[in-house]
Amino acid sequence: MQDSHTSETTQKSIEETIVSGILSAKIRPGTRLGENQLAALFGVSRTRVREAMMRLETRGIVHVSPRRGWFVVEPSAEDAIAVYEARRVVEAGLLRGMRVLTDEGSKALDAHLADERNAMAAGDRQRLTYLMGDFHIRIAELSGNAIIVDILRDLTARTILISMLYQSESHAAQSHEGHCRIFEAMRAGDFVRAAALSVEHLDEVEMGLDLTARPDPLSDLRNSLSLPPKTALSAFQQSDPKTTTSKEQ
Amino acid sequence: MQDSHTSETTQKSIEETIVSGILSAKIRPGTRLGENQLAALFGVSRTRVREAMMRLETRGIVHVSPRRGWFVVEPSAEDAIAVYEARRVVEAGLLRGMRVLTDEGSKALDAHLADERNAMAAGDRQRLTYLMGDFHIRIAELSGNAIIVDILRDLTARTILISMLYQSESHAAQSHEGHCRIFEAMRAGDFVRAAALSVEHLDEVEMGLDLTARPDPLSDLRNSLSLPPKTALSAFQQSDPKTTTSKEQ
DNA sequence: TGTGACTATCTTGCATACAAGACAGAAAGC
DNA sequence: GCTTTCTGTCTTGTATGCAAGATAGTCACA
Repeated sequence: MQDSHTSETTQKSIEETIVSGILSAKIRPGTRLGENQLAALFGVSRTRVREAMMRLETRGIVHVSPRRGWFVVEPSAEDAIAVYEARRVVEAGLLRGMRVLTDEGSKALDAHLADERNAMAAGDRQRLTYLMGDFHIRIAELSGNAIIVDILRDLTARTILISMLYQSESHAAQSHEGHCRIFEAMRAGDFVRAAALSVEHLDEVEMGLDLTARPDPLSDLRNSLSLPPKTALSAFQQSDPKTTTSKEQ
Repeated sequence: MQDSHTSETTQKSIEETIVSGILSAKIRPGTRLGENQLAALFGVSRTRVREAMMRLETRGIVHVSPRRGWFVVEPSAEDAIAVYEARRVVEAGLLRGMRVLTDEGSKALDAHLADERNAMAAGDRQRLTYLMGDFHIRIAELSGNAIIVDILRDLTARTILISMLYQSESHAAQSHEGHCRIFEAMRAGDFVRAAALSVEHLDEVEMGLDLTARPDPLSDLRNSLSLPPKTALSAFQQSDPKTTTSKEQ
């Protein structure tokens, strides 16, 4: 029962662990999140697990199938379009409203882009996935507005799930260049252009998806059949570089 | 006291009841939301109430003071600034990205503005508050993007809480005119101008606040002292047919 | 009179028990 | 052989019980 060798994990950590697992593409869409298994993993009772699941559900990251279980969302094609649209709205609105790029901000983005290059060179796909999403969160952080950061973080998590479902090949290099162009415009103080570039960038990524590829082939059926939950959970319990495929965006 | 003739209320309704109570200014910031009281009101156990509270917490509408209770948030001056900024970002981004205003959209907004005028004429302040916030949600609904609608609904709820804290007098007429101008620009197909007007409008409203007025004078103390929870709860227990209908589509 | 400590009560935090439903696999009937 | 039904197991849904902390009121005492 309570062989909780694991944690001491405090309150938020179930939620945060799952989100960051998604952000780094260690947890795939459709992954089953059993209450009992999570409870055992984190050394708490189901109550706390359920609380975390409910929070994640309101953040659009998890959904529940009644009496069947909790699953990481598998966004439909329509969902995917809506998520990208929401990101365009928020990110363009953010950049366009930006007035200055501070020195620290510039340094932070510069360092981030260097990280992207390093991860590309090293072929570290999980880290690359994480960084490609994180770039946009970093920009939000420049605004100092925690509300926008939260919104974009959740949208980014969904974006990554989408790319795992619909993106066949990685376009990391292309994305990186998009990021560089946005940064250039920001550094030049041309935030209107940065906003336009951001929209373009998101369009590019969205266009790189094959939204017809997967009309969601009876996912309910898949969920109940294919998943060995042990595997799914261990995927983010300890990171396994090989088995988890990563897509950028 | 425990006249739980109320409910049959299904799952979501605790959450929705509270949110719509805020949207129509029937629940004030700082209102205590006792788990036991809500459980009695809705005829369920504390478990379900807690779930609703957790969800509302992640939506930024409620917060918990450990072992003291749940309270409707009382946004600080900094929070207020952040909320308005987030709204400018989202709403401007939304309008600027909009391409067409459909006939139904035009009709819906037109009808809404008529509602605003009627409420002003009737002096129905609660309904007016609701409508003033709902205008922006209606615009989001035009986009057909549920994600953006949800984001703006929660931001609007917080906006209303902010106005209850920091806005001494109503500027309904001014707001209404702002809405009309935005609608005009939209109808003319000039969404860039609509976006600019929207930013202006939000600036105006924000400027109408007295953010120094209330440096949050020991809210913890206030919470525990002043509230007769009975009153606060009954404020949204009895539903007022006119003001609560307010459909979601 | 004023101040400090103590206790009674009320609150949430968390775990657990049990109910209800869904699913998988075996058994039975055709 | 194929289909149908039944049953055992596993899952979440919900309520409840108890612990821990916070608050308010009271009482003792200087």
